[in-house]
Amino acid sequence: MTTMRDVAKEAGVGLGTVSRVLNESPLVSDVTRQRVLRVIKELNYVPNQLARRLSLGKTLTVAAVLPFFTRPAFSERLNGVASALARTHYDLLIHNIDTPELRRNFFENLLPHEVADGMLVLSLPLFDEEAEYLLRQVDIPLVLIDSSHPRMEGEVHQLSVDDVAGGRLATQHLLDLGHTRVGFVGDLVDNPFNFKSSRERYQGYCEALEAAGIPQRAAYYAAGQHGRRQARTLAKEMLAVEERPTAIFAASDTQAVGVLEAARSLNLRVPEDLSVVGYDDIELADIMRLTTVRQMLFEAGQRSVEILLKALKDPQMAIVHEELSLELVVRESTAKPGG
Amino acid sequence: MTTMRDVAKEAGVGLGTVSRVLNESPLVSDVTRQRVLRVIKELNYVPNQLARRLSLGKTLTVAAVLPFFTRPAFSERLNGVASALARTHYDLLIHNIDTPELRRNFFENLLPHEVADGMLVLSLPLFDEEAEYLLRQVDIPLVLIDSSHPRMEGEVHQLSVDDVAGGRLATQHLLDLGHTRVGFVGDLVDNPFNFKSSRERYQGYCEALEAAGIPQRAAYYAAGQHGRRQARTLAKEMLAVEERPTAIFAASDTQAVGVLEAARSLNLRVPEDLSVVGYDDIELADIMRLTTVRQMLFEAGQRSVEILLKALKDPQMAIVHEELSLELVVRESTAKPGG
DNA sequence: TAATGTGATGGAACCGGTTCCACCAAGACA
DNA sequence: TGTCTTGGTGGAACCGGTTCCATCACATTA
Repeated sequence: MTTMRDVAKEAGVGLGTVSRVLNESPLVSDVTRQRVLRVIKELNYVPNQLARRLSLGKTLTVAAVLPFFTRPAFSERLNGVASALARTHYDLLIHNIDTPELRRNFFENLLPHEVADGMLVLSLPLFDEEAEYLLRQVDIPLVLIDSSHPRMEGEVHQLSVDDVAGGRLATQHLLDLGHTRVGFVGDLVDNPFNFKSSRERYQGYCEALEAAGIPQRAAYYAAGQHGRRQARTLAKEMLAVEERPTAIFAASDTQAVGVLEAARSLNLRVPEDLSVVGYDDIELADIMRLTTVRQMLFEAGQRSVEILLKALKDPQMAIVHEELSLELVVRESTAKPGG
Repeated sequence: MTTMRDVAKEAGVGLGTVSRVLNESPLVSDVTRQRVLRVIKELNYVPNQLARRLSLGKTLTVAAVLPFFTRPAFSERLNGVASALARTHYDLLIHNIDTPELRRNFFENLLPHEVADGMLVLSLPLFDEEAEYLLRQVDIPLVLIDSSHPRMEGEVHQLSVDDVAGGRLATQHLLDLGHTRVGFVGDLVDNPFNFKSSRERYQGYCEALEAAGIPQRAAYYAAGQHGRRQARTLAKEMLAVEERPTAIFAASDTQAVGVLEAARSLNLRVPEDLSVVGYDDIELADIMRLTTVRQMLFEAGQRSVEILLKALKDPQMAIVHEELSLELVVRESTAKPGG
């Protein structure tokens, strides 16, 4: 492997001069520059990135931390990130967190500045210690996407989602159609990943019911591990009660599909016998003709990179906190009670 | 930032000793080790990865190159890769290639050894120049997954898929059920990404028909850009012909779902009026109760990492070439003609 | 007692870039 | 002619680890 010193010797110049040529410094005479460039070509010299990084103290890499990156809602955000980054000279390093151990390990052992110049935290609602860790230990620009925590308010860049509003939006749609017996299927409130979007969407659901003067019923609430099958089981039970709900709001499209399957297995027609609303608007929602709440997943990923790049250029940059927009997408899984 | 030298000074030992403690060399007395460890904790010292990498001449990173990593079939493989890698101390660097420009750029400008210790190429059938490039320029261990090329035979590690056999498997299933009018919906033969799985699955389809003595019909073949909507359009046309097929084999589950949608829009019942077979067995296939050919996507990702890690440990290792297994999964989208 | 072996240790040299300071020659100016 | 600039240049020092060799204390063996 040829190094800068080889080039310097061969060209009969000093180390600094070669470096200056490579970094396009104006402080090199044209003759010298040409000679150095010729030798570089002759020797097939390519600078060693590792050394460059050590010396500069930069990694030229952006790290993305996120759980379960194969879940469509998460991977779509990641896709936006990758797409925006592809246009730059930054590499993308991925930390997929899908067990509590990996998560702990990540927050205890990683010193991000050695591995990345900037970091994106996606869909990972933070525990208190994690928020503290990020604030205290992480000295590189940071953007949180859908991973808020009270402590981070005004401290780091954020793109946040108002899940309460989303829950209200979905539920209100069902109420507007005339439903009064509305069920909810979501994630466990206590889960090892601290996911709270389901909880907040549920809160929006409660607020909408309350505003409409409709009392909640315990039998209309079901929570389990995230997943289609689990949602199907829960929905089956819920639809077996005496006075079954005529509509169900599921905390994600994946779970909504579970609800659709439950309905099918009970010979309930959708939307005539049961209306179903999901959340996220992943491709599956379109396939299943599911009414849902659309999040701008891909765009959020892109936007987060924009912010990060700006922060990398200008470390003094003012903290950005943007709210991502939501939109109700009405398809064929919802209708008036009875069709 | 505290460095190794700080630790050495504070603990009253030499540089080498600190390094030995960190690397768990047995050549340190217990007393010294304890003292060094205590100082490390006191000073909150964490080794600088960049320096470590430069000094070792390693990047401690594995690069994965793949197209469209949000497509379920691709992301599931990637998931296997990430999961296997999470148990090691290697980082995962992702190069998502979703335009021909990015692809060209990748193969022209990247010098992999500076950015990764090993490289995985997933689902990226190589062009001739690319194969040459990989052979000539890439000096780190390499594993190709579903990305074969004649030139690479016996030269680099490979996990390959026999798409011809898969196509035969799917088609034979339909023939066994008694279908004689079997259509095919797949990708364009000429596509900028050189994807050829669709082409090969089609070849398997042809072979199965031929073996059964059934002539092919031009009206039963349709190809378009990959995607659900495109497949739906193609299938609608195919199902509108005089003597429409009673079964369709689609080159992927995504396309098969497009076929299902086409059937629905034409009021054809599945499987009574039309049998449909997909390919890949992504989650969607289960949701849609689709008969399909299962590839071990996640396992392939994991396996490729295993091979790569072994190759990293032992550069002399013999070239591995494994064939991934296939399996027909029969669900509810196929039946005898007429049900 | 002397020779030999062994485990533990310190630290210089190295990885391959960047940065910064010292220096020089040549032109400007008094 | 002497002094001051200044563009161009060389190379030491540095980034923070790892590696390897020299050294030393102490135990073992002849």
